[in-house]
Amino acid sequence: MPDAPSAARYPDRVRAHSRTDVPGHDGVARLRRAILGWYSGAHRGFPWRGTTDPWAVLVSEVMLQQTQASRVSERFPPFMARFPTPRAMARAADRDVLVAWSGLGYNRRALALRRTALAVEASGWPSDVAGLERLPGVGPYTARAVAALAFGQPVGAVDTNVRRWLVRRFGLPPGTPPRALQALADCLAAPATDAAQAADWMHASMEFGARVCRARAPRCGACPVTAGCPSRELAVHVPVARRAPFAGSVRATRGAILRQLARAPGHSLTAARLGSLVGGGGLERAMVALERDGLAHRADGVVHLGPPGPTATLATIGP
DNA sequence: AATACGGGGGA
DNA sequence: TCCCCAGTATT
Repeated sequence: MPDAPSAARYPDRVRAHSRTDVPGHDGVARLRRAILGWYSGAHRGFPWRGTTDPWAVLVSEVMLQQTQASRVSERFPPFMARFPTPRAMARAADRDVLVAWSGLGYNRRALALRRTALAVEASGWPSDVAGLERLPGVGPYTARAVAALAFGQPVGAVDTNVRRWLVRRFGLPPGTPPRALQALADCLAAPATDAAQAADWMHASMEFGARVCRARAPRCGACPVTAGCPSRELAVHVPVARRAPFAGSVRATRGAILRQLARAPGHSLTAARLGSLVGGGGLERAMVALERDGLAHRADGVVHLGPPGPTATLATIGP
């Protein structure tokens, strides 16, 4: 059974965790107006803004997973030119997608994106959050981003920016469960009057966290909702997940291998050549991991980008 | 609940 | 150096 609209669950769920009053109907309306007003005059222009094409929205959101918007803005347009539709990507090979993705990091995202392209070609777009979340590489955040930005549904998406400003503005403790944050975000999104405003609010909500309620030095002086904020001028720290050191890691070696393969003629290199280009230890371990993920494979002493054999195509995925 | 998964930007 | 970044899948 799909989730019921969570606005009804919002007050109790959030109030149970909040040090301050959670807004009622009027408070929500004021907050929305203030942030939407700020956004209309202050937002950055990104190449994925203003489209309601679900494919373009999905590609941008997958690229934006754990990747700064400023970086994605350079890579999104050429990538969309290369794969303008789910069909274009479905007809391509995994290897081609990996080449176009090279340098963006988290390369498994590229393979998941192509699997989603195949699913959409075969069955069309899911119409709701639950269906979107079943697509490969689409989790709670991305499903709601597509639902709001492409389909105009008034749902909230809790990314790192939104999470930070919700925690600060409502004085929530660090242990606030994701369910409560989602309920709060949905409540704030719910009053949208039309599809365009649902999309606007999602962009505004994230942009506000990224530009005003920033992680390091929040700009409380420029904040449109500073009145009543329990975190005003406190630069409340909202921790993000810790990550292992990157230098010298298997991840670093994996990345170096894929970068070399993407750049190489024919997107393949002899194992010996690859060893000299990448160097360092842990190459075998990284290769095993890459093969497991279908990001590279070996045959007759040659390393190739992408999975072995004929990859799934439109023709092989069945009726 | 912990890990694995890239790579770059900014202080 | 350290922290952060429009998260997701797997164990």
